[in-house]
Amino acid sequence: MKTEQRRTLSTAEERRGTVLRTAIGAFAARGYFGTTTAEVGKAAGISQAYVFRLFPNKESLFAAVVEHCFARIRESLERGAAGAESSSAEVVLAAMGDEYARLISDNDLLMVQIHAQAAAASEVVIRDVVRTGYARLVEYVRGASGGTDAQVQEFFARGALCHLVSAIGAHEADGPWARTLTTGIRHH
Amino acid sequence: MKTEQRRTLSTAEERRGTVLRTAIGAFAARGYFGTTTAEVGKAAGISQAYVFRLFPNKESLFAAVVEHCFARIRESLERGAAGAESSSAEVVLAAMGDEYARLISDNDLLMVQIHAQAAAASEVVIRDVVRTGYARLVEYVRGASGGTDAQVQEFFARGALCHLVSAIGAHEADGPWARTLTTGIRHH
DNA sequence: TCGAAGAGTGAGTGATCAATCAGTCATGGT
DNA sequence: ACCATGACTGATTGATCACTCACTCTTCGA
Repeated sequence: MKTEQRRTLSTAEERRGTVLRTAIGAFAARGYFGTTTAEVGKAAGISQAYVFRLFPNKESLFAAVVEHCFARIRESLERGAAGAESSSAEVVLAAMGDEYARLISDNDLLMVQIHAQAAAASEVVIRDVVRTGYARLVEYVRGASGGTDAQVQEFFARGALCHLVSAIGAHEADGPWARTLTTGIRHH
Repeated sequence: MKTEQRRTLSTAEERRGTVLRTAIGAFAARGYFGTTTAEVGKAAGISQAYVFRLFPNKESLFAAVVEHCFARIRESLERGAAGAESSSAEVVLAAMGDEYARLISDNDLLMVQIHAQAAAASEVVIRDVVRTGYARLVEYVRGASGGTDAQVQEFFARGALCHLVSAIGAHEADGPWARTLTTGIRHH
C-alpha cells in the first residue's frame, strides 16, 4: 500500500549530462556569483550535496556549463553552414547568423554567454573556457565561410550587439533607439 | 603623543561622489553579485556601515554607479563629436569611437558596463538604468552624427565587440582568431 | 544470494554578507 | 561656551552559501 516510487538510478555520467543541460536555465538568471548550487541541484532534480559529487566545485561546474553552451553554438553554426544555399561567404555567414538567431531565441543560452563573459574578468578558469570557446568559433566561422577578416569580425560584432539587445530587452522596448539597435537583429 | 589623525569630515554629498567614483574600481572585478559592500566602503575610504547611510541598499548603489558610468560615456562622446574635423557622419562617428576607445582604455569603466549588462537580466532596477542609458546614448549618437540607422547600429555593434574583446582579453592573446576580432578595435 | 561499488541524500559547518543600531566625535550657528 | 545637527564607526545579527560527512539504498557481477 506504500506509494511505490519508481526510483531509477542514473549513472554519474548521465547525471552530469542532465546537470549540464539544466544548469543553463539556473545560471541564466543571475550568473556565476548570483546563482546558488542549491538552485543548480533543484533544476537537475538532485540534492545540492550531490552536485558536489558530480563536479569538484562551483567554478568547475560553471566552466563545464559554459563549455557545453559553446558546443551547442558550434553545432548551430555547423547546421547553418550545412544548410547554406551557396558557398559564397556572404550567403554562408547569413545562414550561420540565421541559425544562431534561432538557437538563442531560447534566451537562456544567450544569457549564460553574457554571464560567462562577465565572470571571465575575475575567474581565470572561466576566462580560459570563454577564450578558447571564441577562438574555436572564430576559426570555424572563418574556415566554413571562407570570409575575409573584416567579414568574420562583422559577424561577431553583430552577435555581440545581439547579446546586448537581448540583455536589456531592447527588442521589447519601443522608441526609435530600440528600433535602431534591433533592426535586422534577432529575428526569431 | 597620540597619533593625531587629521580626520576632516566631508559632506554626505561629497562622500556620495567619492563612492560613485571609487566603486567603479570595486564593481569592475566581480560585478554586482560578486562585490561586497565592504569592498565598496574600503575603496572609498569609509566604513561598510556608512555605505548604507549614503545609499539605501546595494542595488541602489550599483544603479547609481552604472548611471555615473553612462554619464561619463556620454561626456566622452560629446568630446569626440566636438573634436571632429568635419561634420560628415562618418567622420563624427569615427571621432566618437576614438574618444570612447580612449575612455575605456581604463578598463574598469568597461567592465562595469559588462557587469551592468549581465545584472540587467535579473535586477529590474538595473535593467531600467541600463536601458535608458543606452536609449540616451543611441539618440545622442544619432543626433550628433546625423548618421543613418545602419551607421548608428554599426557604431554600437563595434562597441559591443570591443567589450567582448576586452572581457576575454583577446587583445593580449595571440593566434589569428584574436587578430581577427581585434583588428581596428580599441587602439589605446 | 551476497557483498562490494556506486548513486544519492539529510543534516550539518564555518565563513561571509547585506543591513541595523547604538553610539562617538566633529562642526558651525548663536 | 554650548548644543543641535550631521558625519562616521564598531559591533552585531540573521540569513545564506559553498562545501563536507556520515549514512542509506540500488545495482550487478560472481
